[in-house]
Amino acid sequence: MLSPAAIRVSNAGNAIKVPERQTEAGPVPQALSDTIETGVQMSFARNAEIYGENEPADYLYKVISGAVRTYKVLADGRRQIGAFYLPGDVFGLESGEHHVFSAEAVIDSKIAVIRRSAVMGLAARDNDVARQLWVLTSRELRRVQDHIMLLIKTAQERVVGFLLEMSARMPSETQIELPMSRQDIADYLGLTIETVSRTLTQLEDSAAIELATSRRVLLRDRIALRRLNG
Amino acid sequence: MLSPAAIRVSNAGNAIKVPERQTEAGPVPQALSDTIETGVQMSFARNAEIYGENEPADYLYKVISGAVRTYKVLADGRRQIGAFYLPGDVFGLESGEHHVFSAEAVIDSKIAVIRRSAVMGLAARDNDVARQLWVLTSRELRRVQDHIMLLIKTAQERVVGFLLEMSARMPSETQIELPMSRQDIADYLGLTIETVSRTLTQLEDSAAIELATSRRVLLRDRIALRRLNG
DNA sequence: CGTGCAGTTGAGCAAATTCAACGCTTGTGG
DNA sequence: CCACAAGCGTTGAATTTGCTCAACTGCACG
Repeated sequence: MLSPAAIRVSNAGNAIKVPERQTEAGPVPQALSDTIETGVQMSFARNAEIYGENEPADYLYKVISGAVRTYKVLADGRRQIGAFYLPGDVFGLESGEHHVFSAEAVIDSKIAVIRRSAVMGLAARDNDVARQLWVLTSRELRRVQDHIMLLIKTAQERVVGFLLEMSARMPSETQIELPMSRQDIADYLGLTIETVSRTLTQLEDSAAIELATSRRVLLRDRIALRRLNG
Repeated sequence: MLSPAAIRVSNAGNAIKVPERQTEAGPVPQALSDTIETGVQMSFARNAEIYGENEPADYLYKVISGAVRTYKVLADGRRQIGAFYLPGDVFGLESGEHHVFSAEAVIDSKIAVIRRSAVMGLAARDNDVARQLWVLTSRELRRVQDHIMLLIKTAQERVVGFLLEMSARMPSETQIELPMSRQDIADYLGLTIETVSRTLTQLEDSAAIELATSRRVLLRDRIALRRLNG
């Protein structure tokens, strides 16, 4: 049973209207990720919807700055966050023609956007692009599998796992700057905000972490954290 | 906290040694899945290991008959089953060079095997194969995402979700022949065998299903099941 | 200086786990 | 052919974990 987190703003009406832009021949960039970056950039305000579940998956996205969450809401309001994407991450890759998850900006964000058809067209001609498309999808698969391994653990292990995961994705060795709320974390971990909060203070009491502010976490004892990670 | 299900046989020593076989030119089959089927077939006894975690991912597999589970065991013995593969399903596709999960035969099974390098070589020359490789990976991604949505639900919803999922993959409309044990189901759903068992009898008591035998389930009231699915 | 949102903390409760016992089926050796 | 052990599944009772409901704090913003 999860948190009925349906009551939250979603500055919709920010529909995507990216000007058509032909991807020219020229020298093929080695990284598809870089190709996306050459696309149009858009700004999204905190909590603005980037795309919705079941919408046609016409674009690929790359976070330039800010943070993005993808999520799905069940009939009764329970929300599951599928992933957080940080600067440099590519998202929006999905199997079929339509998105399975919705995507929102966690905080004000700049996102590079590229037409899927452009990439696909490129992939059809260029084998290397096709391979990278596949590699990106595989990486996503791997990430989701890791997420599953998180979800079967105890509350403490989930929170610790989340902190270690975020830490690995952040520049600083010991400091984590969380762009997301406790509700976001809870919905990512399949817990309630209360349990997340309690677990964090408990970790602080045991000197494993320090909560500089509620959004800034200092990892004080990585050894202990790794031990608590299950 | 999950079941310490580490104590289970694993008829190893069934190392894969597939004879090299050049994939000839000829007309390109439209389905990669069919291509795999043209490969060498191997038999695996119940509980035999097909590949292990961290082994090089040199092959692609397709279930001809039987059933396969992929899984990962945590340090303390908790096991999470990532997926069940039934006849017709392709598995073994992974991002990197090494498997992230282990794979075992749930029951005696026949598996078609093909060298990954052969497929990749084919993909390098043939765009269509590359695309299908990507489609298969995307489909797997989708499946894992659905699995996550299962794992955040209540015990009853998970069990019902599992039954509906299996039902959709089986020939019969109303009857499910389960190849796997309660332990397997529990480890797939992130529950204990006791909870799975109790939930099934509870579903039977409410006339939603009927347990012909412990491995044969009859779906008596799909409407009720869909309602209980969350 | 209030109002509102995010986060924390506490008390009681519900769901699922743990521990334990038992029944049924299957296979095996005497 | 029977007896018995082993594996699988079910059921019961006690316990634990995380959730629900509720109150309260701190902080940002008007």
